[in-house]
Order: sequence, then structure tokens, then C-alpha cells
Amino acid sequence: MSEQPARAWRTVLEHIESDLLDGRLGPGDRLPSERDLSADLGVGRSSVREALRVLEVMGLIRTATGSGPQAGAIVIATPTGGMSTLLRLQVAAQGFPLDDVVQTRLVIEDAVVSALAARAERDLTEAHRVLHAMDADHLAPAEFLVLDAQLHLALAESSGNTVIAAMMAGLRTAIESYVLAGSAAIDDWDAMADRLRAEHHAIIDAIDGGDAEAARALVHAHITGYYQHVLGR
Amino acid sequence: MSEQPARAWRTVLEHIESDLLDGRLGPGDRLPSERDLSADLGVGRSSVREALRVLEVMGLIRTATGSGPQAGAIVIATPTGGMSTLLRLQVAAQGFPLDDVVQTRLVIEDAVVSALAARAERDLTEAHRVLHAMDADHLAPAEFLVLDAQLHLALAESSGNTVIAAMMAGLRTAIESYVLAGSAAIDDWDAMADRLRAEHHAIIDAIDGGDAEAARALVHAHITGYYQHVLGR
DNA sequence: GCGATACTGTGGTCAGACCACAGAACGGGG
DNA sequence: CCCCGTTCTGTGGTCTGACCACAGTATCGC
Repeated sequence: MSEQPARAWRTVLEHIESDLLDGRLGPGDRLPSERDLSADLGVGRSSVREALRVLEVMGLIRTATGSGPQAGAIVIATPTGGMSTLLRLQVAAQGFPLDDVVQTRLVIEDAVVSALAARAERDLTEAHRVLHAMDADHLAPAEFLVLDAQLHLALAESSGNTVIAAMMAGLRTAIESYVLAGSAAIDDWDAMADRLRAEHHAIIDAIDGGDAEAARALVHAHITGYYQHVLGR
Repeated sequence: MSEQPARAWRTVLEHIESDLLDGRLGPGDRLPSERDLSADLGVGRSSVREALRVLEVMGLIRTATGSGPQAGAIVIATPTGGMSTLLRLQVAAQGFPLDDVVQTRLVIEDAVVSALAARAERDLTEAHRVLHAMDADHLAPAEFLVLDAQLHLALAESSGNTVIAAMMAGLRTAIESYVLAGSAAIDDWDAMADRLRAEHHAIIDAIDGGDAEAARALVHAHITGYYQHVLGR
């Protein structure tokens, strides 16, 4: 059976995963204490902690010190954080070329806006709110880019698909530092900001108007154009 | 500044990430030994290990016991494993609804096949190889589904986008157990297998023929139809 | 009845020990 | 001189025990 040496922390991870799959654990539930898990599974507490650390970084649990119902490790299942960390680290380690990340963002963003435009009902209040906030004058690049990220993320979230939203957030995070660095090299930032504002408005207008193909083309050009400028391709 | 207590393992993680970003570490490089990292950063070895465990599960490093150049923690940056683990765990913890995963797979797969079809040059030898292997008769559902996964993954990989390929692999892994469980409920498996084979051939033919829109529609129907049947929606 | 105190259980961290492992260094026999 | 077996060294993997800070709970004294 090519039996693996079965590293201790992996048995802990698998045990918790099976508890999750079989419904013995779910969002809001509390895991046994590290010491209990250690005793129950016959492994050292340090091995339990390594497994819990993985789950924490992946966004599956949250840990808190102290006592009471809020202390300990609690299942939360917030996917965004884990996805962001994973993509950011992979880009840093050159496992993901920057171009591939941008291309993937194009694919997802195209799908998001065209799906939104084609939908009968949609709630774009958050997107409109951010859109308005970006109209403020004299925003520094860093401030503007934060709002830009919020806008695109708001669109992804209003698609209602949590996986898409998490991936959008992760992809955006992965290239954040590069975008920020690239923005410093832009000569006339105010002109660039104006152009981005106009493109944003056009995209949202197309979505509101229900024109899926126009929205897709606009967002595609928006992202492509911006990264060509910033990443200098 | 709302200074965090700065958990020790996070210090290690950030230190390694900055080494990655600044190019002091890259694929193939070897990390300092756990004991050295512990001493250099002024944290306990267990904290170092928790950080390394995270990096290992995320697919950034590989660890090996023993001595010599191949031992220790080595940067590898293989994104597929981490993405699969993340998505699988999030689905298990109900952070990602199954429907959202399938929808996301639709988005990505649509983009993959239409991009492949629209491309002037493409290498589909691997896809054709798997396609031929699936023509064997009397394949058990489990065997067939393994090949099915390989086929779709081969298409994603031939797109040349590592992020897309990793996400495809991850999405497929996340729903693997559900697909397998659902296949057991299919009455006439041979008929289903024949239908899937025919659809696969049609998709590949459309790609080879350069008909992007047809390929997109075919793969969309292929996946939608199958999951409707298996997941019973 | 109420407020201050002590207790309990939690995660967070560290130090030290031992093991298995694989390469490197060393040594002896040919 | 070369080759092969032995020993050494450094690595990750694991466990144990200890201590801390923390937060809720129980207890005690008034």
C-alpha cells in the first residue's frame, strides 16, 4: 500500500477534515482543546498546533485565548483570507507569473460583469457607493487604488458567488504591491485617475443598462489598458 | 498604530515572504535550518515549524529529512497542491457552497476552451492521449472520473496559464468526493459514460476546428448537464 | 446582595530531549 | 592508489514539560 510514515500533524488535519465532512463540525462550532486533541489522537500538542496553524491561515478557524465560549479554536470558514495569502505567497515565490494572475483576473472579471449585466435583478448599491467615493478630487494613488480594489471586489461580491469573490480578492491582493509600485512611475497621475474614473462609470452604466457584451468589453479594456501602463508591457 | 502582539510564527512567515519578494529566496533555494531560523529571529523552534508547515501545505516549500543539498526546506512553488487543499477544506467547512464551486468551474472552463480554440497554435497531445484512454470499455466510474479529471486539467494546462490550471485542479479536487458519491447513484453508468465520451470528443473537435463559440457552448453544456444529473439539481 | 479575589481552562511560546534519516568524512583493507 | 564499510554530523519530525497571558467563572468576605 506504499504506506506513508504518516506525519503526525497530517493525521490531525485529516481528522478535523473528516469531522467537517461528516457534519460533526460546522461553522460556529468549537474544536476540542489542543490538549484534548493531542490526547485523543495520540500525538504531541505541537503537532496539533501545526495542523491548527494551517487551518487558521487558510481561514477555516479562528483562535482566541482566555476562557469561555468564545475562547479556543472556532470554525469560521472565511475564504478570502486564505485565498489572498495563498496567491500572494505563490506570486512572491514565482510559482505564479504576474501575467498569469492578470490574465486570470481578466477571465473572472469578464464573467462577473457580463453575468451581472445579464441578470434581471442585482444589488449594486455598494459598487455605486464606492464609485461615488472615487469621484473625490486629489486622491493619492494609494487611496485611489484602495477604492479601486473595493469597487472591483464589490462587483464580484454582488455576483453572489463566494468562490468568485474570494478569488477576485486573492488575485487583487497578489498583485497589490506591484500595482502600487507601478503607480509611482505614472507621470500624470490625475489624468490617469480621470481616465480610470470614466472607465468605471462606463462599466457600471453598461451593467445597469443590461448590456452584457458592452460591460464585458469595457472591463476587459479597462484592466488590460491599466496593466499595460503600470507593468510596462 | 494598534500594534498587534505579533505572534511569533507570523514573524517567521513575514520574514520568509520578504526574502521571497526581495529575491533573496527563489525556487530551488534552500531555507536556513529550523534551528538557525529560530536563533536568527529570536523565536522558538516550534514557532518556526508552524510557519514552515503553512508554507509546506501551501505548496511553497518541500521538506526532507537527512543531510546534503536535498535535505531541509527547499522552495518549490508548486501551486496546485495548496489550491486544492484550500478549496477542499473550504467546501468541507461550508465556506464555499458546492454550487458556487461548480459555477466557478464553468466560468474558468468556458474561458479555457474558447481561448484554446481561438489560439493559432496549441498543443493538445496530452488531451488527445487522455481522450483516447477514456475510450476503453468497461471502465469503472472511479477510473473514468480520474481520466475525466485528467482531461479537463490537461486542457487547462495547455492554456499555458498556471493560475488557471491550479484553480481548475483545485476546483475539481474540492468537488471530487461529491462527484464520486453521485456517480454511484447513476442507474445506467455505461450510457452516461458514452454520453460523456461523445461530449468530450465534440469539445475537442470544436477546439481543433478553431470554433471558440462552439467549444464554449459545448463545454458549458457538458458540465452543466453532468452536475445537474449527479448533484440532482 | 455585591464587589473583590482566587481558580480554572484556554491558546501562545519556549527549551530541551530523542529519533530516523541521508549525506559527508574517515579509515582500513585490497 | 582505489574502494568500501564505518562513523560522524546536521537535518527535519516528534514528544514532553514548563511557563505565560488571558478571560470567564466560582468563591469568598463584607
